[in-house]
Amino acid sequence: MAYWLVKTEPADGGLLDFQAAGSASLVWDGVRNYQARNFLRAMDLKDEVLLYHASCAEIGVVAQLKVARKPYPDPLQFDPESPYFDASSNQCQPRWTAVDLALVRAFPKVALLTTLKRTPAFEGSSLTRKGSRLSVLPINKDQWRAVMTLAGG
DNA sequence: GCCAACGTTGGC
DNA sequence: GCCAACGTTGGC
Repeated sequence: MAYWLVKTEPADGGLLDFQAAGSASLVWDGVRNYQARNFLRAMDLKDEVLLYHASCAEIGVVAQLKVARKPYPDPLQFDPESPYFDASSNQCQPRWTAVDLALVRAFPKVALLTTLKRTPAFEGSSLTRKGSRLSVLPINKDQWRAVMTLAGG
């Protein structure tokens, strides 16, 4: 079993979107970075996922998610109308990957980035490193526990 | 709005 | 294959 963290802006696949979906899952698509894609491809149904809000007033981890569907080809790469369309991808060997994620629970508190930066478990993590643009990343058990504590979960 | 970080692109 | 230019991410 592995732990992951996925980043988003609150208005685009944020906590409100998951709460609106209820027990239904949301498609986590549009990832167009090879390192992040490789992490997506490594996701499994048993894995645990943290939801992170970026570029907003309260930057940090807001909820726990689960993997509702194993990695599959991101449909948007084949959609010419989509900004995520990739003309150089093809059906036989799709370049980009999506998963479906569903809300497990919103945390009582936001585990703020400012706090995580002072948390030893996150020292050297690409989450807290300045300028990191990685939007899907693995989390170790210590980091998971630290988030649980800070989030009041 | 600014700007640092950094991935990607394209000329050579 | 190098590297400058460019675009995007994301904290502040």
